[in-house]
Amino acid sequence: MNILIVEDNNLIADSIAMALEDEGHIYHITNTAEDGLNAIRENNYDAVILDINSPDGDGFQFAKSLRQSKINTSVLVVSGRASVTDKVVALRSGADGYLTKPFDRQELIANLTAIIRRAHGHSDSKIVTGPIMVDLAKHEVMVGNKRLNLTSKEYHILELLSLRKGSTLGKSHFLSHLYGGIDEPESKIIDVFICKLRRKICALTGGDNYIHTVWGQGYVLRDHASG
Amino acid sequence: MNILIVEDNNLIADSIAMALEDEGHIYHITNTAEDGLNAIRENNYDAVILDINSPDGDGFQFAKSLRQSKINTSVLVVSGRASVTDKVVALRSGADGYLTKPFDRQELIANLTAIIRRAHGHSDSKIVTGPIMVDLAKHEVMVGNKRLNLTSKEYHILELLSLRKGSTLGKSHFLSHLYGGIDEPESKIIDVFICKLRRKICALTGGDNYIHTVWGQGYVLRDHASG
DNA sequence: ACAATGCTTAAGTCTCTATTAAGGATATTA
DNA sequence: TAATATCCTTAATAGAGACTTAAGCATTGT
Repeated sequence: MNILIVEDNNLIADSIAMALEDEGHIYHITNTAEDGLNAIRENNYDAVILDINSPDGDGFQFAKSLRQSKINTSVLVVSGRASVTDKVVALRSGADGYLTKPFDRQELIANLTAIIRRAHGHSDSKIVTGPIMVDLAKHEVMVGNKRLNLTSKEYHILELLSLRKGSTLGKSHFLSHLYGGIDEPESKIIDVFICKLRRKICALTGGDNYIHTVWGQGYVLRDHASG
Repeated sequence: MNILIVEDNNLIADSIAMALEDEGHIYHITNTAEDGLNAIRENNYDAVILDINSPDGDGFQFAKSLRQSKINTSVLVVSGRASVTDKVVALRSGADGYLTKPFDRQELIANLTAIIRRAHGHSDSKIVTGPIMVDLAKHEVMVGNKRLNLTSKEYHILELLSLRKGSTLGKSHFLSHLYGGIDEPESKIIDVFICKLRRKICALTGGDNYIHTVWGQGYVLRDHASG
């Protein structure tokens, strides 16, 4: 996943960044809400982690601006202020989650995972497609009753496909969510990962393939296998 | 769809063009409003994306000129000026949509799809014709409860038929919307695609054909099947 | 019947995708 | 640190699918 961190305190930003990195996410950091808004318009983020103590004023305005622009990127607000009203104001202005400092890594990751999941219309952290079950919380994939051993990149591609199952995702979509424009490899890399994913999945399904190719467009994950 | 981009800044024009390309649209670019007007008179565009900061004067005049010429091509105005009055002026002079820079891809595509849809009198992104449902947002077609597997060109032809269901569309109409005059193949290609479309649809309807031939004129999509 | 238009099939060309292998980068282990 | 294993990336080639053209037959209109 590709995450934007809006945080004026570099120490906190770095600690958040490390937690994200451990999860295999990629991220950008901006120090101000304004830079953050610009970054969002230029990149393809799955979520924004926003510290509402940011210096250049009203962090609450951030989510509002996003929604007014019809941008649906999820926003997780982190704040030192624990009051109920702050929380309500944040959520009313369009935030998807609210976390009070101090928080620990697991708490952050759990909240982040949850809002990304909800943003895609999944109420459960397990997404089932045919015999394939992707557990977003555990980063684990089961096929039937067997566990699928995937590398980080393989998992993330399957995760993206699962979150938007039924929609065709172009290679550039995978690239932006996997690499976020930094040292982005050639788009052919996606073919290679899809190939490896299919092979591993087919080994457990007995040959049924659930990752369909849409010629010239990209790939889709569907509930039924291709013939 | 065939889109005209009127934009003096080539960098912005290219980024818009790339977004359109990803959606399977074709496009032309002109650097001035004047060239744009000429292009519109010569070609068959589904929509115009117009930057009102164009150099040769008043971009607002553009939409007015179009309307005065009784040309109904949809116009999406993009502008750096966010003021409410600018927006009102643009819409009053005949624009169909207004977008403030900077904007992101999703925003642009969503607005563009919406104005094209509205221009054809459809309020929702699904057009139903008999058992055929074309989902403009997902680029997906269902026949009954099964999804139809179409190639890019096949889909676009069915989309054009759906958008103007009940009207007869000539082969040259399809050609101009599919190819926009660039490397345009012979018009017989349309016969071939219609043939393939019918076969795929009939396979799911049990033989009912909803794409009717109007001899010497073109094709129509109707709610009832031909006998 | 004749001419014009449409339908269908088949074949060639082109573009995109699948697969494999090899080298480089990174992490792990001793 | 060196050795080892794992993963990522690139490149090359084979393969599949889509687009286009052309040809022959069928249909429609005069």
